[in-house]
Amino acid sequence: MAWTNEDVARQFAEIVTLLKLSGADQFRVRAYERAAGAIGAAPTDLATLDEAGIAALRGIGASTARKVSEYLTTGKIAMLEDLRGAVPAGLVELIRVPGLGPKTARLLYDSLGINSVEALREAIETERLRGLPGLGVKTEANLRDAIARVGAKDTGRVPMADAVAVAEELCRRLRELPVVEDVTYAGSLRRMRETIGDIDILAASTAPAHVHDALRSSELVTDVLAAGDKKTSVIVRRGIQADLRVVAPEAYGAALIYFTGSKDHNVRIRERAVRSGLTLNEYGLFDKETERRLECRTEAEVYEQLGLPFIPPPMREDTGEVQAAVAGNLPAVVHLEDIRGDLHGHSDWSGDGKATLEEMVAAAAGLGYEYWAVTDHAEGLPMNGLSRQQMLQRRTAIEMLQERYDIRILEGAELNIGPEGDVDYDPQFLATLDFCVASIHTLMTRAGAVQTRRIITAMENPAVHAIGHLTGRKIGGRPPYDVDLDAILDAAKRTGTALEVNASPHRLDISSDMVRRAVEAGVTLTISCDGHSVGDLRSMRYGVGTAQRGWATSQDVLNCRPLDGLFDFVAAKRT
DNA sequence: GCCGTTTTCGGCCCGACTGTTTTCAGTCG
Repeated sequence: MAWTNEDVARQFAEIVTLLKLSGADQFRVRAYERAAGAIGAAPTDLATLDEAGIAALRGIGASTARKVSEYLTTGKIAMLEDLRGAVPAGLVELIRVPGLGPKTARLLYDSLGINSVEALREAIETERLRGLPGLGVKTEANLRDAIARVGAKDTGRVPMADAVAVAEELCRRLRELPVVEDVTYAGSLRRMRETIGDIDILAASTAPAHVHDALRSSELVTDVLAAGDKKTSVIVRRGIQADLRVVAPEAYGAALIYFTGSKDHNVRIRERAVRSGLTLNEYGLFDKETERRLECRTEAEVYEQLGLPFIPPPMREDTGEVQAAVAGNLPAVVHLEDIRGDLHGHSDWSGDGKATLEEMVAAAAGLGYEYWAVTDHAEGLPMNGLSRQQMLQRRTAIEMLQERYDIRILEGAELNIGPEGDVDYDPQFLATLDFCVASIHTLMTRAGAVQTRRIITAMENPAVHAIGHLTGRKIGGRPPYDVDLDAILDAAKRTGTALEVNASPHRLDISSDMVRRAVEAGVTLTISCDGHSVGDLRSMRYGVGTAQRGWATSQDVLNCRPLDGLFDFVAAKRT
């Protein structure tokens, strides 16, 4: 299970923290940092590899492989145990304070014995920090504020869904400035990570001071953290941090790459630039010898100068995309334009739908889709579900609507996966439906093994074409059930059942990591909005982004196929 | 500690901002 890799990665992340606090060589720290990242992103369970296999992973050498092996066999890493003994425990807590790094933490501990945030607060109150080298009145005040922010618990990551609205509002306001030629959000939001640490906004302008002023004086801003000529950092509503960079229009492409990240992806392509005698920064691509700027105004042109194809932002995580691009193997991932329909949506026929069937159909048609499946809740769901009788009434409604719309309305249902993996209605009635999603809506706290068994049983039902929101998670809310993904993927393949990538930004279920494993296993995916309102249908881009992060191509996605291809898939399931 | 179509040793991405400093260290992304 990937759980192994996450567990091992956590051990190495702790080594990184403790090494920093020990004042270790920065390149050695960086090597461990990379190793931790490589372990976390490894596509195969480390427990199934031998030491040589582990060392073959990029960023992991003999020394790290030995430690991984040591951990997997003994449950401990001697080096980590030694580090824990050597580094005072409180220092780890101290460097969680923003602006307080390992050097300062060490200084505080060595000179004043400060070993916790509480001890630091006391030292500030009693003015004991004064007189320490490099720590003045301002630092003292900044630390006091930073501690208050840690206490306010606003330092965590926020769900993408919450950040997008704020980011779009900030962009909209900046776009209104006449001096702004271009503006967009970048960072992890553009890469469509499921949670966001801060909002990064990039603007192109020949009058940067004006743009920075506009942000700093916006009424959305509650606090200004940094105010320079080139960069502004502020706190906006909900305690989210936003960073603004303003560059000249001709630097926009290079700056967009820089500001989109990820950091590791940037390091990777900058290394590649260096090897070609170039240097890449946020102002452009330069010849190292002549310091001449190469002409490239767009991201694609920068990649081209580096001998690489354009790499879609969601793929930029340094999980092998640069190597694949170099080798010419970068998968042509699915794009929003490839989506021909949506296979999971609700109308007000089921209790929780917020729009009429016609409103939903009209909206789907407006998006240019060839088909849209109305998958209202089935009878087993108390309050919301449709009885068989209501389903028949809805069938008549669909037939009448179909006469007035070109988009093909697929008659479907979101079936409930029962305690034993059973689903609603009877087989004869189910056989009359075009497309069915099956999902867990009850008994959500059952153990992973139970959920896995329920889901696999549901997959074996010929009427079930896709499994909806597989792990039941709500980002920032409900945790996922701990399903056995390998067993699920095997069953999906065996039974010809698709796995849904639920595009709701609150769900993104399955996750991009799971998408990547599903793609490697050759399992068919759907990307669906699970829309309960007209507005929900615009969430498709988040599902596509998640699929891109998992390297899925349009070949992997059922709703990229034309209608007859979709019916072929359904027919194959019935036999 | 990792890695190599210039290297198996000697490098390792690049820059902004802040605060405490007469030229830079620490932190962050």
